[in-house]
Amino acid sequence: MKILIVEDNRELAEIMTLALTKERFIVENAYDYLGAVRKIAEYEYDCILLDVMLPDGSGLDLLSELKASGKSESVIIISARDSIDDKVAGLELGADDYLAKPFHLVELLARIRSVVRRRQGGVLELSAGNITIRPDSHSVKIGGKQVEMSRKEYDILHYFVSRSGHLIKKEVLAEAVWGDHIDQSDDFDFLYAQVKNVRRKMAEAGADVEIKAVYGFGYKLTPIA
Amino acid sequence: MKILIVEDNRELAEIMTLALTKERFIVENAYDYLGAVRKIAEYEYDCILLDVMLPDGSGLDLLSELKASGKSESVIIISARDSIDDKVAGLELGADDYLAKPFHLVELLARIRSVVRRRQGGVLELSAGNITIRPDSHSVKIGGKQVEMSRKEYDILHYFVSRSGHLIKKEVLAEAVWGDHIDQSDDFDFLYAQVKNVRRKMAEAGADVEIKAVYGFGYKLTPIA
DNA sequence: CCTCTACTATCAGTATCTTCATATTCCTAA
DNA sequence: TTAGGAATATGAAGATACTGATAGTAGAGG
Repeated sequence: MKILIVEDNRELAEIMTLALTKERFIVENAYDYLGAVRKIAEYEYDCILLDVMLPDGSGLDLLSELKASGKSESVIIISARDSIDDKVAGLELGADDYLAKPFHLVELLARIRSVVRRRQGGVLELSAGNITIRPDSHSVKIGGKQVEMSRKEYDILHYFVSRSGHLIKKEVLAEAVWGDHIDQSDDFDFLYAQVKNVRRKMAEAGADVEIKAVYGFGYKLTPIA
Repeated sequence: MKILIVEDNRELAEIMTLALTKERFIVENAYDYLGAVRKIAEYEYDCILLDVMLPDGSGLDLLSELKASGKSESVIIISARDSIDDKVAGLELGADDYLAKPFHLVELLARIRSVVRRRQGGVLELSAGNITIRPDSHSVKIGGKQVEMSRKEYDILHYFVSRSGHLIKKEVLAEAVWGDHIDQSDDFDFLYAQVKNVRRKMAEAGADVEIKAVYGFGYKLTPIA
């Protein structure tokens, strides 16, 4: 779950980052309008926390730009004052929720979870190439045919498909699938073994995408050459 | 019921540990400031017995750190001298009770029981995701709908929800739910069977959190991907 | 005391996961 | 271009976890 925090107050941004990281979200930061635009163009996020007042522009402008460009990211507007205007404007522009400063971290977490859940609920299935995943039933279809996957295999494939085409670091994948209890031993045998199984099943079922290794970083799901 | 004893006097710590263990509490020990910080960061306790004088720092500092970080553990301050200063400082920092050395074990037990009772009484309901538990009526709601749970199922779910997101070792869960019944046979079939039932009921009721297995350790309650 | 019922424990069979040893691939420096 | 080391891949084996069926147990009610 990847989240972009657009907030110029560094201290607050750091606190939020810490809290969200602890909850196992993947967090990135932007500190101004321009930085946010760059980040959004380059990566894909599940949720964007957007401060209204930025040093070089308004978060609301960024929001309307975002929505105009057809991006599907969920957005939670954060405003310094409990301004009805900001709230109304934000929600009209397509924001998913609104939060007034100061707020409790617990409240923030709850909003994010709610937004993300709503968003996922809307999506019946994920796909990449001829692979289709239904998160609700934990089922996988490749080329129209049902493929049985173990728990870990499913988690891994789900992660890849939901980030199809993006570079995925080993550490991040491990964290997402196994959780934060993995120690810092640089031994990823457990990951290799599972990735191998996923690849085998994908190949057997005739998938038209593959998990490519990126030496020194991790993996990437790409169409077969 | 898990208790952390922070006490550098090994002999005293051992006596307390014995007494509390006999009373069926789960007891862990830390012998200095640093060790306590580590323990507290890693695990969650229902009650912490905190000596003021530690070889590498003051228990009062540890207390304020604890409270500042929003931890919910109950704390009973233990001081070598019957110092009014320590008592006042401790209680002001948010300690739940104060006990001067030397003390009777009976007294210690009474204080712990009182603190724990107060603590449980204060919380009307626990929740994680769309699961809500009322400890007073032993009732469980998932997504707003009442779900019937047997005693063991309830105990397990309660334990998970009260420690949502934390890694829960099989041994600890077993100890918490079954008490002294578990022998040292490394057979956890009885636990698996119950966890299976809880999972089934959670899935049937449409919970948005799940009990994930952590190979070689135990479980973890996490939001569904 | 008996019966019924819901709960709990146990067992055996199966699936899954990690680990280890070993192989292969990839990158870099010379 | 090639040697050598690092990173990744593989197969097999043992450990761990899950499942469904079955049997035992306690409690309620007659």
